[in-house]
Amino acid sequence: MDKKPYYISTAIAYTSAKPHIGNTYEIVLADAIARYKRLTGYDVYFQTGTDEHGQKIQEKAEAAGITPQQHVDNVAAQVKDIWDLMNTTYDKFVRTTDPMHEKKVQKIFKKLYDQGDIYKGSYKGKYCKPCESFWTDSQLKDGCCPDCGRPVVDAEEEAYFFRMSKYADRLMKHIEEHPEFIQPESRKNEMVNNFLKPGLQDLCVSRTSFSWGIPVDFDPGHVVYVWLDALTNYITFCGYDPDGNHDEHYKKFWPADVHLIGKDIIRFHTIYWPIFLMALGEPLPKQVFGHPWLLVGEGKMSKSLGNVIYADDLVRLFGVDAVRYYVLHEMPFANDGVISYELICERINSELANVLGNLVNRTIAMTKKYFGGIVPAPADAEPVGDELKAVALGLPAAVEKRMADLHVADAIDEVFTLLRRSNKYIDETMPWALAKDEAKKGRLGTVLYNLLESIRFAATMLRPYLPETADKIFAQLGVEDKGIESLAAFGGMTAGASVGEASILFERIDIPKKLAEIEGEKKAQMEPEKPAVTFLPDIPFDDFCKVDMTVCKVLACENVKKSEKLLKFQLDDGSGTPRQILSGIAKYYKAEELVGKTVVAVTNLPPRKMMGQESNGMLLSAEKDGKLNLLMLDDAIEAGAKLC
RNA sequence: CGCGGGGUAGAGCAGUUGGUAGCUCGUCGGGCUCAUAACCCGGAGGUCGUUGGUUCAAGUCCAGCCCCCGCAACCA
Repeated sequence: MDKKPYYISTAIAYTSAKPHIGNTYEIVLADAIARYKRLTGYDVYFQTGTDEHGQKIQEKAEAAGITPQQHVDNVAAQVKDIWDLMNTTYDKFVRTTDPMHEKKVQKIFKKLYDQGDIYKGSYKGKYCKPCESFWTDSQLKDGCCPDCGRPVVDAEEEAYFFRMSKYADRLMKHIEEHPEFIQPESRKNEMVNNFLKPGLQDLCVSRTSFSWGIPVDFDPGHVVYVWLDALTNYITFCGYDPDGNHDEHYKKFWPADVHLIGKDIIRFHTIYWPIFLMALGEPLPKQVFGHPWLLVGEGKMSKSLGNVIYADDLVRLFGVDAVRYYVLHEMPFANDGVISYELICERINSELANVLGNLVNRTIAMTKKYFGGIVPAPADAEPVGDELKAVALGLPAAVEKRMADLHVADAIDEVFTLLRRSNKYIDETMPWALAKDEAKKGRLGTVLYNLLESIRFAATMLRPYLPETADKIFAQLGVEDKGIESLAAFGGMTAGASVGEASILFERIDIPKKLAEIEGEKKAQMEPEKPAVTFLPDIPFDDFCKVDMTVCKVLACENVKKSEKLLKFQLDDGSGTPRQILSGIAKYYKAEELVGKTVVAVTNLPPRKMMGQESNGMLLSAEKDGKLNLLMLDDAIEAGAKLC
């Protein structure tokens, strides 16, 4: 009988830098699901890979003095190493620089153009000549180029656009009729209310400002927008053919069952991607799951804050399965999870070492001690054993129920319920007491048999999450993993067979000691890595003189209604008329504490509206590593004084 | 009043159609000794954000308010 197909994908990783544990979480989650589906009889296709085009990558490569191809080759190799290190069983690792993919994307682009979904238009915006970049009004920093700070000019450029609006109603209908399409559900509302209901804008799907992308083959100078390039990976590598001669593989696996992605890219996967597919006449993926993020302490991981945690470091410190366990079990389904070295240690001790490891260890030890390592035959049963058996026999269904809606953490909990029940069973039956009475040998054998068998159940169901540990447990039990079918009845262990050697599955961690070690390592690593301070290109002195910086006294300052970032200042700039400036520093300062301070404003910028209010200039602040300080001068300096 | 999600024990969460408020970790006490100072049992700890309403009965339903998060907007 043909097995049912199941196609799961992760987002392809953007090759700008080495992935951290947050990125790694996604592949591990996908792997657990993929392994589980295989365990339960599906023919799984699990695709992952790297997204390798785009301006950022071109810039990174230039900064490093290598070609973009060299850069992405390096990073893709790093990504793959980490995926492999995490023991993930992807079927295909794709790269968007693959010539096959590039060719198909070009054809897709042409096809969409030919059928009128993509049209050539012009892109109006602000252009920065030295940077050769287009910016929208909202991207500008005080009316100037956000990259170099130089003035921009109005300009118009040819670009290709995709008619999103044409498909908006169909997409809306699809989302309404398929409530499971966007998960978790709260994300669905965000997409519908923020994008679909207000009306979709046509999407610009080509770029001319950089070259590291897939060229539009019928219009040199244009490259395909990275998202059109990246999203189509799900079909191009699966065997989709723009000309219609799809591979058997594609016919079998598309549409995908789940696209597993981070919550930050839900919009692309639940709006643009389905619409591209509609335009191509292909079915939509069955589900897009936007998983939450792993946070370090309160905030996101970021290099500048120095709080990045990498998977390879964790694996070195704790082992693969401990890391897999942590990310799979500690992540809530819809909310962001927290990771720290201390939390990992605590979990390892209280669950992996105490509940799981110790149970296996004590059971094997008793089998050795009381039966010379031979699996005893079950004999005298008692009701207490029936309860244990019931939990074991119910395990596959319990796990399935959780996995059906991707509640992986809860699925793992089900396995641990059996492990806890087993530990309790030992206390209830007191094998060491039975061992003292030769007449109770039969009863003792039953107890140990039930324990060994329960552990076999647990290990079988644990394999998708902790594959290496499952192997170790089976080795200690001295049997082969016969898969989920072998859990239909309680009694799979063969009496008379020998168990393997007992060994510690997870070493208990001396937490303060371990944390001290980690702290020491971190310090050693931090020293040589000085945070890079970058400088803009030199400018002529005349340009500097054009900036009019005036000393001002803060007359009044208040929060702008409904804005979390803006403060509204009334300033004495020496002219006699108060000057109003808005500044996005509300997060860092309270309005009242700034009144009376002496500050510096750039006073010759064009007026600019923010949240409906006019701002006439810009207050100078200094920023580093997420910390911001408003420039405040000696109060002896008079309002109206110029900086020179 | 832009849209949505949420506020339940020290922490993290579950609570189905309204009917005795639960789980994991931590903490305290007890038990046991096969085991990795582990395992098992028990206790303490909650006016379920707040105010009002419906009801014999509200964590659960309704209304107002406060706070947190996400999206959007906006931001040196």
